[in-house]
Amino acid sequence: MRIATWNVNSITARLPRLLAWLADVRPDIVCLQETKISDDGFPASEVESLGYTAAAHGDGRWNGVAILSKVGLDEVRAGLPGDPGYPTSDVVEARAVAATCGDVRVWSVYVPNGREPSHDHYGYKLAWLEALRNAITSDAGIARPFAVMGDFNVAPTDADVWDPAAFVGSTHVTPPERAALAALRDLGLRDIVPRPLKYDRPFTYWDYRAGNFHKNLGMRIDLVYASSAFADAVTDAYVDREARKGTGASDHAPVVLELSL
DNA sequence: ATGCCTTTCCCAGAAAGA
Repeated sequence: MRIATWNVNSITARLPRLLAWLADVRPDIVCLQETKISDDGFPASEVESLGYTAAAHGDGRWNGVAILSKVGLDEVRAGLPGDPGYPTSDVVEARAVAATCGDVRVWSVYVPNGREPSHDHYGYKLAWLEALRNAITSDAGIARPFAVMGDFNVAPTDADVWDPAAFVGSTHVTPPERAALAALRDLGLRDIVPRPLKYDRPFTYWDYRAGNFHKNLGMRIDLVYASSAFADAVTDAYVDREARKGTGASDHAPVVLELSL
């Protein structure tokens, strides 16, 4: 079983590359983030031509998540119970979708950015992560190996950013954000750290600007948080940096997992 | 990156991203 997660930064802009990547890598399950498309605009027939069924949960212009599966797509849940919403509780964004795909259950999540620690988006980010933790607890009744994966917008440690000094005063590295990840691990979830295909650290995101990808000035913010049964089945995990190369790439690279269940 | 790209809205430039 091959499972991947990828922030595509617009499924419309990325569709040619996404389809070529799916045909090449042939994952059984793919969690997508930042699809940036409404559900009725989702390219379901295009992914179906490669053998995938899709569970899409989108807003339109911003956010948007999806799960593609070749091995079944059941018990789909879109959103989080108790989602805090932004900027007010009645404006709930499309940032989470879960589905049972054959022998596993997966969540595709796009955690709010936070913008700046002083911004109210930062409080929203922490509240959203708390809602995610509660949702995982209530969803664990669907008794299968499971993993929550996607763009967490948090670098778990200082080693997960190219230069900690460059992030002083920024989001993605603050103790409360890292504590929110620790609270997920306290549920028994394990951070599946992939191997890099080049250089020494498994970065998954590089800013488009200033040649950051070329210089490997990246961050590891696309994460896989797996239950013990899921984590025990993982035989390999890597960051597919090839997908970040060239023109027309997302600013995130996919994380690909191999499982033996 | 105090925005050195990219994407969306839709045709001009603002908003958002991390």
